[in-house]
Amino acid sequence: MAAGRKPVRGSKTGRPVMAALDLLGRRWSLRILWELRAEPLTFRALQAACGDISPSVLQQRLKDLGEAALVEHDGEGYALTKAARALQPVMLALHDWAEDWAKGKK
Amino acid sequence: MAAGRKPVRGSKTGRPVMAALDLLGRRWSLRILWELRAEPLTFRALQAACGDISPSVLQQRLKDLGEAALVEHDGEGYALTKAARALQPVMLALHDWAEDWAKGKK
DNA sequence: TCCTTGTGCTACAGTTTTCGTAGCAGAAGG
DNA sequence: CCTTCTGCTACGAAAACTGTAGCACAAGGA
Repeated sequence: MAAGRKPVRGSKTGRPVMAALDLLGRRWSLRILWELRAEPLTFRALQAACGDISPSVLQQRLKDLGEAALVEHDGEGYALTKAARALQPVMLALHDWAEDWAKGKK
Repeated sequence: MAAGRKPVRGSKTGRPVMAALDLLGRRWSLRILWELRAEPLTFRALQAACGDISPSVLQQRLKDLGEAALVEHDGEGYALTKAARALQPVMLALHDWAEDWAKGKK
C-alpha cells in the first residue's frame, strides 16, 4: 500500500520535521505512540490505556498514524512499525525531560 | 507568579510524562518551541514563522507554554526558558528521526 | 443451536478548539 | 501629527474532539 506522499496537513513546506511536528501535534498522537511502546494493544485496550479516549478520535488517529506508516494493525492488535520504534528513544528522552521539568515546577 | 501546580488538562494521573504529552500534543505547541530554538522572536515574527497561525491561538498557546514555564516574554520578545532549552536535544533528535522517516516513505 | 464475550468500528448530538479576519491601544521614530 | 511596529482582543465560522450508544462479526462454551 501507499503510506507514501501525504503532506500531513498544513505541512506544505515538505520539510520532514514540519510534517512530524504537525502529525505529532494532534491530540492523542504522542500518547498513542507512548502507550504502544511496550506491546501491541487491541483497539479497546488502547482506548482504555489512553484514559477512555472516545473511539471516533482514536479511530481517526489510528488512521492518521497508519497512513504515516507509524502504526499497523495485525492479528495481535495495533502495533508500532519499525519507523515508530525508531522514535522510541526520542520518547524516552522526552519522558526523562518531563521528570526534570516537573521537579522544577514544584 | 506560580507556573506551578497545573494538571495541564486531562493529565489527572500526575505523571509528568502525561502532562508533557498532553501539553505538547496541542496544536502548535511543538512548532512554537521549534521556531524559538535559535533566538527569541516577537509575537508577530513568531506568528509568521509558524505560517501565519491565527493570533488568538498563538496567544492561547503562549499562555499555556508560559504557565508551564517553557516560554517567557521579555524585552527581546518571546524566548525559551532554561527548561525548554533542555528539551532542545530531544527536538533535534526528533528532527533527525523525521528525516529518516521521510526517506522511508518515498 | 443459542448465549456470551470480545473484537473493530460507526453514528450522532453537543461541546470545545481552532481558524481567519479585523481591529484596538501603546510605544518609538520622523 | 503620521507612520510603523508592538502585543493582544473580538467574533463568527469551521473543524476537531467528546461521550454515549450501538452495530456486525468471530470465537468459545453449554
